Amino acid sequence: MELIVTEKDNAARRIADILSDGTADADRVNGVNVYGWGGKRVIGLSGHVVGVDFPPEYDDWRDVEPHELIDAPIDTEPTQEAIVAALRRLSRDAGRVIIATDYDREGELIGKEAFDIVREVDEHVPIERARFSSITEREVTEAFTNTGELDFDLAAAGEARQTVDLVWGAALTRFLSLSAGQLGEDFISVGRVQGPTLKLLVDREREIEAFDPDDYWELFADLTKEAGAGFEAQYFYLDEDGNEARRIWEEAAADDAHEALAATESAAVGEVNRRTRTDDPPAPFNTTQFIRAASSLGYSAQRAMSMAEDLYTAGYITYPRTDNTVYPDDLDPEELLKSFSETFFGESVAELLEQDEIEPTEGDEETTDHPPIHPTGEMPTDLDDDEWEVYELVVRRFFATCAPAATWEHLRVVAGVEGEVGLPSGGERGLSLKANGKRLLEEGYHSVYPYSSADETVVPDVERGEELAVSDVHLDAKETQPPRRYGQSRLIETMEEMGVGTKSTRHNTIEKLYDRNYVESDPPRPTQLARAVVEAAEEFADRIVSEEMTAQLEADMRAIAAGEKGFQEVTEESREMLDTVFEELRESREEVGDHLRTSMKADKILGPCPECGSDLLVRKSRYGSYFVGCDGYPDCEYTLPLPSTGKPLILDEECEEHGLNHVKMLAGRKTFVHGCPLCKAEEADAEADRIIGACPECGDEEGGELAIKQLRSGSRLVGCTRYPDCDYSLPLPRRGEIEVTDEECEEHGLPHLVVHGDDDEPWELGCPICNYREFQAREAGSELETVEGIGEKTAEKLEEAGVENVEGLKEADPDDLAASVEGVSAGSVRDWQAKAD
DNA sequence: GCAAGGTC
Repeated sequence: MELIVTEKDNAARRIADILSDGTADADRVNGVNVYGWGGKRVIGLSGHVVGVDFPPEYDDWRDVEPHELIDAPIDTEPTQEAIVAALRRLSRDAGRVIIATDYDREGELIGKEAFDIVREVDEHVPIERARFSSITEREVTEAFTNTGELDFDLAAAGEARQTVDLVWGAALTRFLSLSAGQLGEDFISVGRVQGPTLKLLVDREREIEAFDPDDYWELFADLTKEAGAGFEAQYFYLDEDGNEARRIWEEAAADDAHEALAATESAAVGEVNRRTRTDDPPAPFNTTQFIRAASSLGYSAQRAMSMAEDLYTAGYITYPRTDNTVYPDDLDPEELLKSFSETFFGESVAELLEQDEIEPTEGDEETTDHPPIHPTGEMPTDLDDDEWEVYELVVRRFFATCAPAATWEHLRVVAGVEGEVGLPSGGERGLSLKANGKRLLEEGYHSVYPYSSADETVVPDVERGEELAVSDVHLDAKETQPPRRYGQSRLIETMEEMGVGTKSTRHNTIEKLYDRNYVESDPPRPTQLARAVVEAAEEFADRIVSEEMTAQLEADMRAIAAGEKGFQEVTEESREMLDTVFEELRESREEVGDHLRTSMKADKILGPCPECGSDLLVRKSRYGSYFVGCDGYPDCEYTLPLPSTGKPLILDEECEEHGLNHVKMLAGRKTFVHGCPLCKAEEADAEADRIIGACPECGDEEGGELAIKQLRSGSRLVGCTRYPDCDYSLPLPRRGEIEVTDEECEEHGLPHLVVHGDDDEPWELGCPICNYREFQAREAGSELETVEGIGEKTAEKLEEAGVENVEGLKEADPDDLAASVEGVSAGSVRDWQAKAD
């Protein structure tokens, strides 16, 4: 038997399909898909099926000094047991094995992992390597008729990366976590990729904080032709270097220019400049550019990738993890375009096919593993709105790469005002105003790709010497802005530029920074903890937060792949370097730990405790819920409740009355601003214990009364004042203010309640007892409907016949029930009973 | 319970 091993199941299926001419059957070995036909079997791995780690005796963080990890042995163990077992079993019957993993470094390593597994089973079976850049008939057939050898040097380069990453990452992560006493799930991590990524964010935050804004002014006026067409123009001058400048840095100069312009009635056109510019269509999508485009539609990097993976698995788009921006030779763009002719995209396609020749754009990067992301031509039928939006983006991007360039006409108009005024540039005569317009001459790719801006700025045609009326002169006071925070997609682009992370991992790395409490909110903003980690690293282990480490590792890996260096040499050098790092680090353990701890606390501080003046902190209870507690605990037991939904985020905004920061509760779409927790608690107290009537349970004998109560957990209810002796209670909605009205329930004698939500219209809850009864009735009515085949009408009939719930249905005699309920047969009752189990 | 890299 001939065994083919691919990197993933999807590739296995497609390769089997091509090589067998569609005759391959799917089978399962040990729960893993295997495709077979005439003496051949294809199995897909799931990326790496083995992983590296330290032996179990190094598992306890407290028992092992972090630096001991530097020279600890490293084991390779299966991480995907089922797949490894299936591969072993298939290897026993294999007379020839072909490794057909992805054609890149990591693919070579994955292939080597499969090689080792096969070799354990059979020392002699020939193992070959097939290499192809895309899974198409031509490439795959060619690759399998001309197989080669596995490239062990290239695989060793990947192994070196694994070792270096594990040793540095694990040793330093353990050191930081131990120094700060963070051993639970809130450990403090660093690594070759997350380090520089975090530093990028921290550095930008430092710039923002250090930023000192400058005031400046900009001067505008409307210029109007005699015929009535007008446009806005801006004042400019020539600065010391002779460059055109629009910002005026001195107020006096700004006022002078403003006055002079305001006193003018007309300006003469001095210069009219027209230029035609071509605007080339974009390059094909790689992962990063796809994420960037999807993020402008409002999707996070993680969400965009997850949708792309679903579209890929469903067969609608090609593999979404790629650096490639050049379509492979065997992609026939015209053919692919035509496959959309009879679809929603028909009009766009017809337009594109009018071109004499279709020559797709190319990006700078050409790789051998996967093509750029493009639609497969298979039309989806089952997408939700978000998925469709992302799918359409991929389709239209492909269209855009096959579309002609757009052309713009740029128009520049300069108009002058005569006069003798003190000007910012120093006493020059006259004032100049300019306007830039642009007009789309040929729409080009914009007609099929609406995601890129094709906005025009209209400046009417004017001629040299023409007099224009000056009106609406206004001076805008502005100030220079600090640099902006990185958004997720910009961060991914920057990581790519630095060569940090890969197409498959960058978005996960960002997610990891959120998990580790290094960043909050979106765009990601670094916490104090993140700063402390970066500061500690900068002082003692600069490599781990510098892009240099990756650059060096890449160079070493290239050397290993080229046979110039060995795995041992590279990993030894790296271990020695880490050893030097630890020499200093070990002495500073306490100092580093203190700094980390203080910073972690700073991330949780809300403001002063009203009882003892220590810091109030956001804390997490043993049960996982959040609350506000005092740093002076156990001496001070002051606490405040927080809502039970979501994770608290401390905002910059501060409560004027209590000096506490406002809190926002992050809960996906249910995210809301809670505000000052002390104000909220006071409001709740004011609202609490509003007596609304006698307790129906104990009011007569014990005099218990019903009150609206606010619980510490944040929830509310109507409860008896004699609690816990009497635990009568009625539920209330979680959100909104509750108003007690004068209207009274005739049956229960309680006042009607009205709920005022944050943004919804107020709604009448009515008598809380009636409200709860209705709720119970609805719940009871719906239980029978949970059984497949029972609708609302049938449920009602069954209830009338005395079947109260599912339990009752199961106990009922089918024949009796059929006899007493019209339109119900004993057979269907038995069906329901079977389904109810 | 550490990293980063595959894949789901």
